[in-house]
Amino acid sequence: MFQSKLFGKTLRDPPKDEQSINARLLVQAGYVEKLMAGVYSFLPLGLRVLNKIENIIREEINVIGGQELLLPALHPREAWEQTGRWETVDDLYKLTDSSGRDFALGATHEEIITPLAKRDISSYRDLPLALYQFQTKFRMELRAKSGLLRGREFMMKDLYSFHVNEEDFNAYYKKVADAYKKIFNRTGIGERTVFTFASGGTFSKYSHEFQTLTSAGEDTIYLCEHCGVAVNGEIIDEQKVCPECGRPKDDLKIEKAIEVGNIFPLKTKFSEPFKLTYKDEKGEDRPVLMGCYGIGLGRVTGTIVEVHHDKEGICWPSAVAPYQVHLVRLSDEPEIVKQANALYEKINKLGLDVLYDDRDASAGVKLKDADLIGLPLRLVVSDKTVKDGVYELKERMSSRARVVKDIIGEIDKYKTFINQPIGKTL
RNA sequence: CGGGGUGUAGCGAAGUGGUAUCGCGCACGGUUCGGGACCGUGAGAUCGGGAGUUCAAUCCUCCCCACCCCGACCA
Repeated sequence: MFQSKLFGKTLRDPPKDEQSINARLLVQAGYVEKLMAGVYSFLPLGLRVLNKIENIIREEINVIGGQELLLPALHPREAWEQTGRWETVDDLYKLTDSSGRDFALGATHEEIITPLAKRDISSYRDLPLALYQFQTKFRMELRAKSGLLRGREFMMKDLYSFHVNEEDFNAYYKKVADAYKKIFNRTGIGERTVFTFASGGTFSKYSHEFQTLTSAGEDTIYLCEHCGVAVNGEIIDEQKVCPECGRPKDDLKIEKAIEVGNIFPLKTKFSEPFKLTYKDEKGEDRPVLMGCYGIGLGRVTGTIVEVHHDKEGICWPSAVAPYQVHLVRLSDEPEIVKQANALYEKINKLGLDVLYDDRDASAGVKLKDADLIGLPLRLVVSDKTVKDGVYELKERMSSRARVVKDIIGEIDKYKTFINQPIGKTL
């Protein structure tokens, strides 16, 4: 991609109406643009990040047998009345059309997926089943905040699973938890993301969250450094000890964290109102057990920025960076342009995504922008490098640039480094 | 929804009871070219919205809206 053509120019200053690190950097670097509080447009760079995250999630959920589909965002009132949630869920956006009919914008999709599942579930032979989608969710947040971390409209992966009994459900629940670990490892926040016990609502003792440790987080969790699991502050009064090892609350470390994913046993909470049942081997009707599992893509994007940045800008982990390589040309001399163009073609041929800064701007501007945008690998082509017959290479995370002769060899090495396995424990 | 703060050009800011200034960015010309270069010329604003006070309001008063932060809320 030629940077001179890229929609989403960098800004000299961060916007004054954003305080959070993630929004300041993502807006300044041209990844997103705020339409209103809690609602952001994703510009080309931002969408590429979102798509990378989406694909990682898709790959890992496919590995555990999830089947992707797409449900509507516009829901009939009747679906939500069926579960009584039309009245009780107060962050539901409700609207009425000109004929007086009521609708809700989907805040979550149990009310849609459960009746849909009835279409094909009638026997124990049809189970287990796992369906998921990537969909925009709408929630009437009274106070949207923290940039991409708490929005009113956001892209979410939501997975729903259907089972004949507890054992089967529990086994799958565990599988999803493992898939989530891989997802967060691959997106670069794994080492700071902890499995957290949270409120299970009316039916289950617990639900579980994946909480990423950072001061930008709005949740308070109690981390057991011995087991590496945590307890959400919302249940610490009932759950006074580490659920894994029994260490008392006072031995747990209080941390701020962002909930990047959650997994939730639904038992028969939705299958009952929608009469989602199956016939067992004896021909008797039994309720289907369900689970739901969510990951907010925008929130993950914001979390990655909160975790991976420095004073100069974003430092994307390779797997989610919008482009792998930032090729920066520091001169408009014909010979330099020729060399830089040739290198751009070569890297593209190697199958790496390159953002090529071909703009007519000063070196300072280009280097500052490269740091701000935060691609993992920066290559500089200048009078200096061409004269010496070398290339300059710098990893965003490292403080020093290196000079190399065999640039293609270096990039090839880098390429194998960023190829991450799917569905394997990392 | 309670409390606090902020709204002036695309972005960041200054300012005044007499219709507005600066930097960046943008356009044109020239000089530059490894960490946000420089000179010249030029375009760009119904000063968040409404009402009121006044000869006159961007400025004073009231109401509203938006955004940020703290809190409450978060199926």
